[in-house]
Amino acid sequence: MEKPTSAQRKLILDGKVWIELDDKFMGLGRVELLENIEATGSIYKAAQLMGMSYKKAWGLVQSMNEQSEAPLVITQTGGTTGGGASITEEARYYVQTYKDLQIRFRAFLVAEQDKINQ
Amino acid sequence: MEKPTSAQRKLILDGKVWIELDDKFMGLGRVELLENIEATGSIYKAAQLMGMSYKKAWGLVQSMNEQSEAPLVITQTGGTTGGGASITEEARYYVQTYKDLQIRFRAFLVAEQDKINQ
DNA sequence: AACCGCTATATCTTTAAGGAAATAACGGTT
DNA sequence: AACCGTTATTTCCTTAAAGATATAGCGGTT
Repeated sequence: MEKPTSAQRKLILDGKVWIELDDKFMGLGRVELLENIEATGSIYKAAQLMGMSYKKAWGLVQSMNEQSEAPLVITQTGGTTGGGASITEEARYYVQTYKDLQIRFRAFLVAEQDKINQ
Repeated sequence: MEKPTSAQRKLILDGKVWIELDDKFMGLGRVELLENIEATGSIYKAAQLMGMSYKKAWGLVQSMNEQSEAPLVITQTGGTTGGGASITEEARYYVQTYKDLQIRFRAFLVAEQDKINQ
């Protein structure tokens, strides 16, 4: 099929991938939240870092902990620091698995985009 | 990294890809709508076929015609049949391009899923 | 006991999206 | 001119999602 005139503008490909567990999923947003919780030691600080409301971040954590048999985020309230959060080995496994997937997906998109704009 | 116990449940991968034109995009839904308009000769019948409201289908057509320099759908009002719609060569190009992409994307997901659940 | 910072949660408001329904316009046929 | 089926468009209602705000609880430190 011939490429029509106005399709000669460079086409950009984009997309998303996610891991499904039951009917819910883990995508880039949740993975980045997990990484930021790990980096900051707190849901609160991770949310701030991402420009996300604490409520939304907390909701995502609840959702993730519910959908996985083992919790992904361990929280602690009170104490000198006021509390905090850390992520489990299971969470680290998902983060790494997703990041590997994401890298290959990005490569796939670049290759496909080159094909289309050949 | 070792696979945690509860991650031994089979993980399902899924995702979406789309073609971007300016800030908008053409994804699977729009492509299927174009195909159904071509098949039925009408936005109305295509919407019915897809369980989509005519308003939504019409809005998608408007959006697609605006985002592309050349229109993707040609409509005609009145006449014996009451009117109808057809798709342009440009639309056919996008449909085919996207379908090819979609096939390779599905293959990518299957391959990645096998890796994860090795 | 007061303080601190973070987790936990409820409530209210705003915004976005979608569906339903109604109506006009169109142009060929009768 | 009336009829028909489709396109074109508006209005209203419902629902879902997001954001803002407020408040309680926790447990170490002081």
